[in-house]
Amino acid sequence: METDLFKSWIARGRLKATRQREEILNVFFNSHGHQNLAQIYAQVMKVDPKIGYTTVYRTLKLLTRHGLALQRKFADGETRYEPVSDKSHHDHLICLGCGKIIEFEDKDMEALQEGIAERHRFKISHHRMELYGQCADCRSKKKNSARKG
Amino acid sequence: METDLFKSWIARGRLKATRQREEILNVFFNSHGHQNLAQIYAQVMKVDPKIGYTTVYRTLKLLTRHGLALQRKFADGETRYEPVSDKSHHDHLICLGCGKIIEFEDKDMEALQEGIAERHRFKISHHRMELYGQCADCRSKKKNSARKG
DNA sequence: TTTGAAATTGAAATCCAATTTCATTTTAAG
DNA sequence: CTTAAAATGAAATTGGATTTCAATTTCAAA
Ligand SMILES: [Mn+2]
Ligand SMILES: [Mn+2]
Ligand SMILES: [Zn+2]
Ligand SMILES: [Zn+2]
Repeated sequence: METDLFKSWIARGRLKATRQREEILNVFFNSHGHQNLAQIYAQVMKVDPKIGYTTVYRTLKLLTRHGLALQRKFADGETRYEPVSDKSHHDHLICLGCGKIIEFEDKDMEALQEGIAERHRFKISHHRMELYGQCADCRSKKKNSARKG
Repeated sequence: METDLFKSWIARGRLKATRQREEILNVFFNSHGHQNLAQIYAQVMKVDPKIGYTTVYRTLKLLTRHGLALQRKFADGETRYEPVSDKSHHDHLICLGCGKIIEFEDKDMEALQEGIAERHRFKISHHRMELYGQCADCRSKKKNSARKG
């Protein structure tokens, strides 16, 4: 369990320690990430069916405000959350075939972005970068069905 | 007026030529771009107050389907539309201070994206790339107020 | 330990942009 | 012209996000 994380979050946020918050945090930090609220809520329900959707909603919002969660909105329009761990910033490859989300980081990319911004005398605070297409699995599946068909 | 564009759109889409569609298209292609539906509707109203919001909505959706408009969703969550002209693909710098949207294109960036995708055996169909921060104007304003305060 | 103000919870209500419905009007093919 | 299909627009609906509010819980102070 993420006991330390929970305690430090509660302390730093001057929040009250509740069973609900601890359970939601545990579920969230043990999930795969990139889940929407309904999915997180469903997982929370398994642990404790009495916790309300509203509380999950508010807790994720709090976690986001305090930097422990990131809200992501990819092109499908769904609002997803991912836990923020010690691993650094990353961007995403998103498969339009199977929905798989692959994370990557690329220093050259970030440097290039800074260069572009400078040319426009623009100071970047953050960015969004997503690559949409077909993953390796979906590409080979498509190739096979084309061969058969 | 974009008479030719209108005619070819109607023809290619096997649509019916209506006053509403022509007026909406004209307003849209003479706008600055990156406008939401309410803003486009407001402009259409000035030309012809009888046109319904629903028709503007449906027309923009049609234009999007036919490749004459692009729907953009930046981080503020608003749905915006921009006319697709002959100019090629571009990405955006978005000022968090004043909302200004600057367009840019960068061949190196696109090449780098291809490289990243290849490394993951991923085939890109399109991407989204937005840089958020402060534009030149907002930066100098901030500097001035800091000097005074 | 008891107390009580403030914070939290959760069901229900509200919000609001996106989308659909449907009666009426318009288009364009024949 | 005639007429079926398409388009329009006001109104209704949808669905996720957010707020409300009465009841419950936390926790610091007594
Ligand atoms: Mn991620
Ligand atoms: Mn643009
Ligand atoms: Zn895939
Ligand atoms: Zn600015």
